[in-house]
Amino acid sequence: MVANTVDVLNDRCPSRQVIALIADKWSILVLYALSREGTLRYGQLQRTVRGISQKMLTQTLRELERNGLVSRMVYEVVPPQVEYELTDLGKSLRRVLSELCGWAQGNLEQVARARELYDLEKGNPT
Amino acid sequence: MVANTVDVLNDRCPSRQVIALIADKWSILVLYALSREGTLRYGQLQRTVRGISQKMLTQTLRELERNGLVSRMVYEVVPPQVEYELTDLGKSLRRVLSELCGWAQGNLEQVARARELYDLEKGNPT
DNA sequence: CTGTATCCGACCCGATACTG
DNA sequence: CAGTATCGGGTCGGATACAG
Repeated sequence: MVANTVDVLNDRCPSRQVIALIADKWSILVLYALSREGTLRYGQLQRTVRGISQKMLTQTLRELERNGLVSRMVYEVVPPQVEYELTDLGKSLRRVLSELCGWAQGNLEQVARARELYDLEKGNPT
Repeated sequence: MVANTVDVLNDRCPSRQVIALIADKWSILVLYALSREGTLRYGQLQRTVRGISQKMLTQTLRELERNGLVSRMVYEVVPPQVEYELTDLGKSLRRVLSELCGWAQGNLEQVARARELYDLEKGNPT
């Protein structure tokens, strides 16, 4: 059989779209927040993911919901209440998420030092 | 002691910059390619990461080099030869990289199905 | 409270042409 | 071969105003 190889390095492979979905700053932070905190309301999410604008939060949540990573539950009350949480599919990403964010937190100093060194050498050498 | 908490969800934490560096489609694919293939020349990289433009490849490599994830070795020959590979810091990302890309490859169908369903329900319901 | 709609500047990114 | 320089359309993303 002619197995059409699944590979993110192949630009015709659908997995590329999945990478594009996850390989996004706001997506990762929103997923990570839901991964850590469990169920969160819209306002809680905005306060948890510091610095995200209303527009980007809504846009990111819609895209994650559309791709099956996040579920959205609307409670018909007043004032409106909407809860977001990871779907089972989204939960299967937890491991990756915590490792990725953990790496970022654990290596921020190494990265900062490398950047300073690079900028010092290649920056304007007056 | 007043430990200034390291947290990617805090927009004032430097780890945010690290997330922004990695949480990028091309960065992840270039890092993954180097992670899988080891040392690669510029042209090899461009053929490996299918669909990346010259501009984005160069730009991505510079940024990764600047932040200490990738090393660049120039051989003074003609025609020019430049080799890229992961630094030790970059290699410590391999685990995350392979898990992330593996997830994308392993769940592309689930994601595709979720998206089709969503678009069917919320799309234009003629 | 949880959104949607619009404006608009900034930046991304591919295409193309050119260089050592 | 391995880039750099430039152009220009497209998209991102914040700010603001408004709605159910």
